[in-house]
Amino acid sequence: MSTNPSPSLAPMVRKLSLWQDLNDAERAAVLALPHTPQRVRSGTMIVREGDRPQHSCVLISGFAFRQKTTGDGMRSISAIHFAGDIVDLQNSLLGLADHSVQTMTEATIALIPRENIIQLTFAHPKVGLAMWHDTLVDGSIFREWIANVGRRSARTGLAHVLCEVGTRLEALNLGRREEFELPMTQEQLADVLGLTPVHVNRTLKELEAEGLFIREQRRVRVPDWARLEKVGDFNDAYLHLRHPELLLR
Amino acid sequence: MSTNPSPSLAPMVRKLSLWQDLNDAERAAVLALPHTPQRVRSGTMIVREGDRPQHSCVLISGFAFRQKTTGDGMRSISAIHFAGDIVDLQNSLLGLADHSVQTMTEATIALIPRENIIQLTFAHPKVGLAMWHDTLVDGSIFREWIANVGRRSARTGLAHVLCEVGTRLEALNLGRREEFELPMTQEQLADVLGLTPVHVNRTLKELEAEGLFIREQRRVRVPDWARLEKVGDFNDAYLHLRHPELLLR
DNA sequence: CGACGTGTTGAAGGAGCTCAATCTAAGTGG
DNA sequence: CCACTTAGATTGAGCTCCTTCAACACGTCG
Repeated sequence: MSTNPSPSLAPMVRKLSLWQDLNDAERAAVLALPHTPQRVRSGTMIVREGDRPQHSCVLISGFAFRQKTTGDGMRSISAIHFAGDIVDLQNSLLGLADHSVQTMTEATIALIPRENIIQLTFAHPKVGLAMWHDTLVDGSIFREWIANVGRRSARTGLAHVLCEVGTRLEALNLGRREEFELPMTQEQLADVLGLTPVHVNRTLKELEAEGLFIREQRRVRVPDWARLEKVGDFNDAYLHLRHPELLLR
Repeated sequence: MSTNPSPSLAPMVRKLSLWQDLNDAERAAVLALPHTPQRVRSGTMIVREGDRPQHSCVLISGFAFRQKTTGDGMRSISAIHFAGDIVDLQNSLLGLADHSVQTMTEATIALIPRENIIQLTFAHPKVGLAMWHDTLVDGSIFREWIANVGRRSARTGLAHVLCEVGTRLEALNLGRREEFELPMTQEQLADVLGLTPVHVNRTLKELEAEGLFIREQRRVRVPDWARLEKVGDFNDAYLHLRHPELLLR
């Protein structure tokens, strides 16, 4: 119970440590969670709306997103996830998946039986608190997105999404906000913002023409972060990355 | 520690019991939380974006909502809450309020020091799990709202909100979905849906003209629930009110 | 009574949509 | 190595929800 042969859950420990200081025993307990790592191709549905998932899923590498489908077949993307993110704690704990999770690149995922997650929260309440905190931050991002979709123009909304992705990737050590990977199609971006791909395309070009960001394949460069932040009405407080006071200790 | 003189937190117990079967000790522990009940008038800001709240807030009676303000002064409402709802577990646990909470009627609230909430999760992990579950359901509703705002027409979105409010009020025993109280102004509804009050007004009248619902003061009557559900593209699964398998036991 | 918050209505304008075509890059099979 | 395919990006033209602006109506409350 002290060491673990496969360190694949290390990204999960890293993510949880953002929210709580974990001691050795707690870290070991997370690493000791039974899990089956798996390589999946781009576009794989990890969980489907309506499923009763018995596992939670940690994204070890790659990109994924959560989506819902409306009655008339439109898609809404409600979250974007990066390596280290604990996707789908929500679906597995709630019992019934109210949304799907899909990879948008080749990815490595680890499935953890939900029973073990629940047991872990009893054995190590502080780990439970960290996971709770993680889902609370997810919730905060959802609220920001409601405002982004409902109350911002296409131009501001797009700039905002770029800012959020850059900031979150930097926080996870997966890039710098001035230059990061963003392997999303314009259609996916449209489903994040509640727009059409056509309008996303035009708006993106407009932002690019103004020098607010530069596209290079599937990478984004931001020459003047402060300016993009301003155009995107972006304030990173809702990401809760700075926590002057941890919940405990 | 066994009984509590003021049973004001009973609504909180009722709400948590939706998510987990609590035993006597656990119920007692919730009721024993130190709290200061308070009567507040309509429009009171319980928490303000940017605050560092030291308390969580349980809504004992009345209606409230959560809101964010964008850079150019527009408002986005991200949640509506009823008697029994535990509002603001999010802000107090995250440390920094990323949104405001405001009453929309006269209301009774109970403030609970966040220290005691955290201690409770250590003393009674199952209560912690129930609170976690509660915030996860909040998150599920946020996701649905992202879809509602981003991918549904004004007409469908409004009908959807009416369905959600009716269903949740009935689940909390605060009315029947065929007839319930909804003390929201059209301006507030507009901020829920990312629309203008003017357009909400026109759309509401359209729905009413089609007999999809009837307004009586601040009450709503739904003559044909199935029809409203259909127009609103409403499926209550995301509210997670039926839980065939509880997390434990 | 006057003031204010809320609801209602009309007319004109615009942000973003629809439809439809074309272009580009990255496979894929032969 | 090239023809063929396909997913995604790009562009144009016309249209439509929804917005903006501006009145006006109604009820409540000091």
